[in-house]
Parts: sequence; structure tokens; C-alpha cells
Amino acid sequence: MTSSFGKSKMITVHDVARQAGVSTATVSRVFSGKDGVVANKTAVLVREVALELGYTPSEIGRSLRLASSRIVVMIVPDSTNDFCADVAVSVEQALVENDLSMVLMNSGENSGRQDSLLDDAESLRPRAIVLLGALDTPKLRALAKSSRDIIFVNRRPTDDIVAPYVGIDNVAAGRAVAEHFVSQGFRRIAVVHGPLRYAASRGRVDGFVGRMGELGVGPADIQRFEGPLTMEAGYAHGQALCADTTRPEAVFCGNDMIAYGIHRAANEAGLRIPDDLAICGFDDNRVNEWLAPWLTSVRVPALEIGPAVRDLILGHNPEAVREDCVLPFTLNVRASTLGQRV
Amino acid sequence: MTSSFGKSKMITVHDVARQAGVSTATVSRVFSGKDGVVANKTAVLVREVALELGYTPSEIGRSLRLASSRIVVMIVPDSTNDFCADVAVSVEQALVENDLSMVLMNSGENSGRQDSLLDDAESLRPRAIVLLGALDTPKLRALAKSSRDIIFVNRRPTDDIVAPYVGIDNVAAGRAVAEHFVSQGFRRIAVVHGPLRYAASRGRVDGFVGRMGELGVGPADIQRFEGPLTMEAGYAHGQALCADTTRPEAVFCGNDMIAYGIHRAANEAGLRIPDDLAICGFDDNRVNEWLAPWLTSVRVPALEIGPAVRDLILGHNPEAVREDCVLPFTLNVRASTLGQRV
DNA sequence: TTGTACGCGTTATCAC
DNA sequence: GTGATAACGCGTACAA
Repeated sequence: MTSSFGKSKMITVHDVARQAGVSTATVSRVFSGKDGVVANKTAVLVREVALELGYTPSEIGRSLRLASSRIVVMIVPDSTNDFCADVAVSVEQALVENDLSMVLMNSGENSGRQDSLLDDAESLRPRAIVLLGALDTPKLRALAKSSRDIIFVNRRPTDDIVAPYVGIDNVAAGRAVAEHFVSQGFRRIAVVHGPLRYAASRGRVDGFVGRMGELGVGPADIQRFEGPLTMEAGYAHGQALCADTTRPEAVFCGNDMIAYGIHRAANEAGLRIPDDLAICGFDDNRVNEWLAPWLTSVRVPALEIGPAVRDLILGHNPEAVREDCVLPFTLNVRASTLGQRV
Repeated sequence: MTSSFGKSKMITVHDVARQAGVSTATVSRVFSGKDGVVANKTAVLVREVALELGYTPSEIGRSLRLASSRIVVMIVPDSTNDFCADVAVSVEQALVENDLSMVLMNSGENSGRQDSLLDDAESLRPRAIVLLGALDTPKLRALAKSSRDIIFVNRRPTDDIVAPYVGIDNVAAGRAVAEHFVSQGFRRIAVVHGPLRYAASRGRVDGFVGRMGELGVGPADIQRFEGPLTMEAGYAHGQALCADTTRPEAVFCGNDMIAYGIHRAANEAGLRIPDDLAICGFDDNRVNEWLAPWLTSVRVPALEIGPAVRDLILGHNPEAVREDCVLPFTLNVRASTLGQRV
């Protein structure tokens, strides 16, 4: 015996129309919010019959007719990353209030996978495609060129793709961290960042290194390590750093996951934080308040992203469609970088 | 000016057919995997033209024709909960390998919201609806009765709803924790659990209390607190517990989020763990290894849930459709419950 | 091997 | 206020 999933016969407008003794058009009118046009008595009858029969309007049929679905596709690199999860929830909540649904897809930071997902996304004829951490691929460029239904969150693959952007000013955030590091007297630095093909990673590093230079700390004093934005990657880099005799005084991490990994490596190496090694994260995941209240991090307002994305999709803020929606960030300074060197 | 989202004109089979000089049927055949039936030369030509025109088959049209979509709706209580996020990713990854898409919806542990989402879900005519942490509502009962397309993960709202279940044996897990607590000599206990209207919460508590009783610790020695499965709720309960002069020796938490909250409250109250207060969580979130390596917790194999759900949907394991798919759990004992009282 | 024609469920248009 | 009808994009039975 085979599964019966997805095979059950569905009630349609025709069933309701026949049972209620009205036309399909009337049933449709009742369920597409045009109650005003229908006689109150009729509308009540139709709703009654529909409830009795268990009728739910088909989004498929509606989408076909209207040539536009109520689905928004959101592609994230890894939704087990706390920050991604927060952004996804934020977007989903903002959308559901406007009767839109969100399809969540994980690209795994993989170009091929992203392109394959973009195909899947396109086939759903979504109202919009939201990309968190987009990769610069030919497919993405083609899509961005052919439609205006793409929104980039947090990082834009390249500057020459014209599409709305929602996120923080990564360069400014990098500069803020640099100023904090210098104020604490840190001069030998390591930066453990995400792949530089991401504009966000690049922006953070460039802002940081640039400002450090202006403040008198040259590139020679700044080691750089590139890798995935994961705890595992942070752990590996952390182990290497801690074993080094010329260990840096402070590490600037591409995100909090990396910071968690480095923290674990430092702990296992018996280093004290921040005395032996200062750590600064990025994103300031909500869980920090509970499990890592010591971690200095750049707070990205994840929960404000959803409403901004929704406004973009609904065109609530037309003049912003062509402009970037830059949200404010905050450098939350906590124990992990509060050295007494000053 | 209004937004252009979702309004761009789409390429259809007709466009490709005209351009390639073939019929729409042939184009359709090429893209529905029936390449074998089409002359190789024709198939190549069609693909060429399609690529040139940027054609992607519409899932809308396909779904309408086939009376079944490739969408699976997953409803979770809160996908910012690490455990939920892991399960969602696990399911999404398993589905995407079989060309299915996942729509993620957050119910926020709210009955009304869940029912509203079930309506939305139904309207998408999904292949299946997967519920993590389902609430027992009339709507859900009606849906479960009218179709076999529902899968319950981790908790089943009530025992009388017949539908596939994927998850652990919560009663057995509760009993395992009880045995561990007794082996450590804990006799004055607090249980901070989730809402008892959830079968999973009930199972954990019942198993725990029942086994404690068998081992000589009666209900009088076990305080119970009910609340949301959040860090905030755990924190609030933790503050109350820590302020109590007749503080318990150990706390069994309904999930890890609650445990994080209690840990913070205990820390702020200056209590040492486990000497002043032992803590046991539930789920064993992956982040524990990194940020809470001290937390004893019941490991639920979140990443094995996706494949199990997929098999159920695809009917890979027909005889299991009517049976529960019970996954193994592990009690991971760590420092937070290793008292020296024995 | 390929083309023709129909219908899936819905809504907009037009006529009544 | 309501009904009949066409059209949306696709897959397939049937005819060629």
C-alpha cells in the first residue's frame, strides 16, 4: 500500500456553489473579500455551506488566476545560526500579518545549492525572493536583472546589482570595533572573518582595518583568517591562535558563532578572557544575554529586519525601493574586551 | 509609483513552444522528466530556447494540473528555539533532496494562531503538514479526521488523534532523569515544565514523577511549575526558586531554554551549580557543546527527525505510516548534576 | 515522435 | 446582486 499524502479530494467553489444554490462567481466573491458586493443573506448562506463542507479556497487556483502568489521565498545560509533564525522569524511574522507565507530555504553557503534554490524559488512565482547572505552567482545576476522581486538582507553580493538592501552599515560597524579596540590599548590583533566574497564580511574587515590604520595600527599588526561563519571554524582558528607564541591581544570575529568557537578554544588552552585574549563578536545573538553575557558584540537589529522587508514588498515606502534601508547597529561592550590596559 | 513586486510577466510553455517551433505538449514533456519520449534533437532545442528565454516551469500550473503541490508546511511553536530550528533545518534538507519545498510557520504556542495557520496551510494544498508541538484545537482535530496528510513531531496533542508520530518516548526520558537524580541523592526536587496540555510535557513530567515515586521520592518532595518553554520563563521561575529558603536540590527543566534561564537566575543569586542547585535540561541543543558544556540534558536526535518525516511523506516505509516512529534519546550527564552526595 | 484539446480552481468581465 | 464564461500555465489522453 502506498501513502495517501496529498491525494485527498478537495472541495472547490463548484461544490459550495451547487450545495448553496448559487454560482461559483458568488462563492468566489464571498471569499475574496468582496462581501460588500454580495447580499448579506447570500454571503451568510455561502459561508455556512462552506464551513459545513470544509471548504478552503485554493491558493493554487487563486495564484494561477491572479498570476501572482502569496508566497515569499527566503533563502538563508544556515537557519540553525541564531542570527539567521531570528531574521527568518522576524520576516515570517511581518509577512503573516499581511496574509503572505514564507518558504524558507537553506543554501548552506553553497553557490550551486543557491542557484538550484533560486530555480525552485522562481518556479513558485513568489511575490518576492529575500536573500540573507547572498552569493554572487551568474544565476543571481540574471534574476536580479530580469525582475525587481529580489531583496538583499545584510549583505549584497556585489555593488553593481541594483536591488533593495536591508541591513546595517558593515563598514561603519567595523570602524566602531576598531575604535573600541584602540581605546582598550589592543595593538596586536587577529581578525577571523567570513568569506571575503561576501560584501558584508568584506565591509566589516575593510572598515576595521582601515580605521585601525588611521589610528596608528598598521596591517602588519593585524593577522587575518578567512573561513566559514561557524562555531567549528572559530574553534579551529582559535586553537591555532592559542597555540601561537606570538598570540594577539584581541580577536575580532566575523560573527558570534565564530566567537563561541574561539572562546571554547581559549578556555581549553587555559587562557583568561580578556586578560590573555579579548574577543569581540558580531550580530549579538539574543542567546548572548543568557549564555554568553560576557561577550562584546555588534548588535544587529535582527527583529527590525522583518518589518523593513515587508514594507519593501508591499511598497509601503515607495521611495525606499531604490534606496538601501540601513538599520542602526550598536556596539555592546561587555567583559570580553574590557582590558585594563588603558 | 507602486511596487512592481510579483507583477513581472512570466515566460510560459507557449512562449518556448512558439520560439522553438514545437507544440506546448512537447515543451511540457521535456520539463516533466519525460525526455525519453521526446526526440533527443527536439529536447536539446527546447532546452536551448528555454534557457535563452529564461523559462522556469510554473509550480502553480503544475500543482493545479496534478492536484497536488510540492510544498510541505511545517508549523513550529517558535523557530528561534534552537531545537525547533534544528528540526526545521533537518526536515527542510531531507525534503529538498526530493524536490519538495518547506513553508515554515510559527504558531507562537498560540491556539488561535495555530488554527489560522492551519487554514493558510490547507489553502496551499500541501503534500503534508508537519506539526512540531501541536496544540489540541478543534480545527486540528477536524483536519486530522478529514485527511491523512498530518505528521506530528515530538508531541501528539492527544492520544485519540490517529496520525503518524515522529519523536522520542517522553515518558521513558522522564523516567531516565528520575533515576539519575536518585542516583545522585537528590530528594527535594523542582520540575519546571511546559504547558501540560502538550502530551510531550505531560509525558516527561509523568514519567519523572512516576519513577521518582517508585524509587521512594513522593510527590510531596516534588514542586511543580508550569510555564512557557522559554528562557524568560525559566529565569522567572529560577528567581523564585533561588529566593526560597527551602530551595530544592535539583531542577528538572522542560527544555534547555528553561534551563538557561534558571542557570542565569542561580548565577545572579550567587548559587553554585551543582552544589547549591543541580540543573537538568531537555533537548540538548547543539549549542550546549559550545556555550553550556556543563549542562546535563536529554539529547533528542533533532537531525534524525527530518529523514523520518520525509520517509513518512514519501511512503518509503508504508508499514510505519500507522505506527509511531520512536527515535532513541540519550541522557547526557554533565557537571550540572554531578553532585557528590552519593 | 509530435500535435490537439481539455480541465485542474479561481477570479475578472460582461451581461442580465 | 447575481450568473455565465473565459482565461491563467500546465500535463496528459488521444489522435495523427
